Amino acid sequence: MSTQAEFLPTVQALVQCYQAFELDSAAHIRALGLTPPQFDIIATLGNTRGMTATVLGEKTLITKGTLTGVVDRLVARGWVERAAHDSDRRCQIVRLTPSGEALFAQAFPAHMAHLAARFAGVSAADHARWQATLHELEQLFKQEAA
Amino acid sequence: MSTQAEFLPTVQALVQCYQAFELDSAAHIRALGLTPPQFDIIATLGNTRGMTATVLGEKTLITKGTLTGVVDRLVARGWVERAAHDSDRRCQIVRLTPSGEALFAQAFPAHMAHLAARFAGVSAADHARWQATLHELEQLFKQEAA
DNA sequence: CTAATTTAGTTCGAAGTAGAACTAATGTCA
DNA sequence: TGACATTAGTTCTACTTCGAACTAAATTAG
Repeated sequence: MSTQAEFLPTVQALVQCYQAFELDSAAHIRALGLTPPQFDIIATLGNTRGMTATVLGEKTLITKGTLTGVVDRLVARGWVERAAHDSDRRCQIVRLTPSGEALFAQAFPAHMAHLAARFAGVSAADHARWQATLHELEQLFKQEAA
Repeated sequence: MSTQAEFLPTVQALVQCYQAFELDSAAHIRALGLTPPQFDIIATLGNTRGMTATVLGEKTLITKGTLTGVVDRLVARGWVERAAHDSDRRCQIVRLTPSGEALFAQAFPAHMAHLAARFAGVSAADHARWQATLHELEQLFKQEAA
């Protein structure tokens, strides 16, 4: 290691940036009556005919143990239902109920509008630069362990 | 709102980047026998003579309700202790015990080395660029609500 | 076709999380 | 001084989280 951890400010900047986003986004989602993972699932299931729990977990980055509980609560609220898979009896299709579709139609645009306000006036070039930077940084953490 | 949410890829890139970091970092911290918030607190208290719970919460971005429980568990393991404040009886000073100091002296450099390996070969210019970008992005989420 | 392996989901335990309500101590100000 | 507001921490509830152990249903191998 060279002098003093010069990577620390970078790590701190990443954590602070993410937490600022999360704080802002989560507060708005809670105001809609949902938790962030619940919104994530509603948003992922919206405009689809449902998907298996495994696929849903991959898309939302929620591990399967956690997913069971989150989906349970969405089912209890009547927004989501579990259906049998045609050919594989291990699988379940998770999908929105009509009530869930209605929630999606209301909450998803509302949250998009909230985020859009944060990005008002940002140029496409800025977006491209930010995305490139973030992908670059992301790769560092996906290296093989020594 | 213009065409189609052009900010979504930016948000996704941020979330994915942070999650990649968190996954990598948390796995290493757990291998040291700590949870991420526990490590955060040990690292924050290291090389200090302790601080009030409020300050500790501000530095670690852990809310006070959560902090009580995390500190409880660190106290139970003998790494941290609560001491009375000199002049304000509402406050408590949270600080490392000798056992906690020993843990800090071992775990903190170990985790720094883990992170340093991820950033091996990164130039100072890259760090500067990343930090600037992240701070720029962070500001977007700290705007006043309309 | 059985035996071993893999895959899908659930269950369990320990922990962290936010937010709200609460207690105790301190500060303000009229 | 006494009412009011603020601040520090704890407690409570509901929820999320991971990882590991577990059950059931495919799939693969021999």
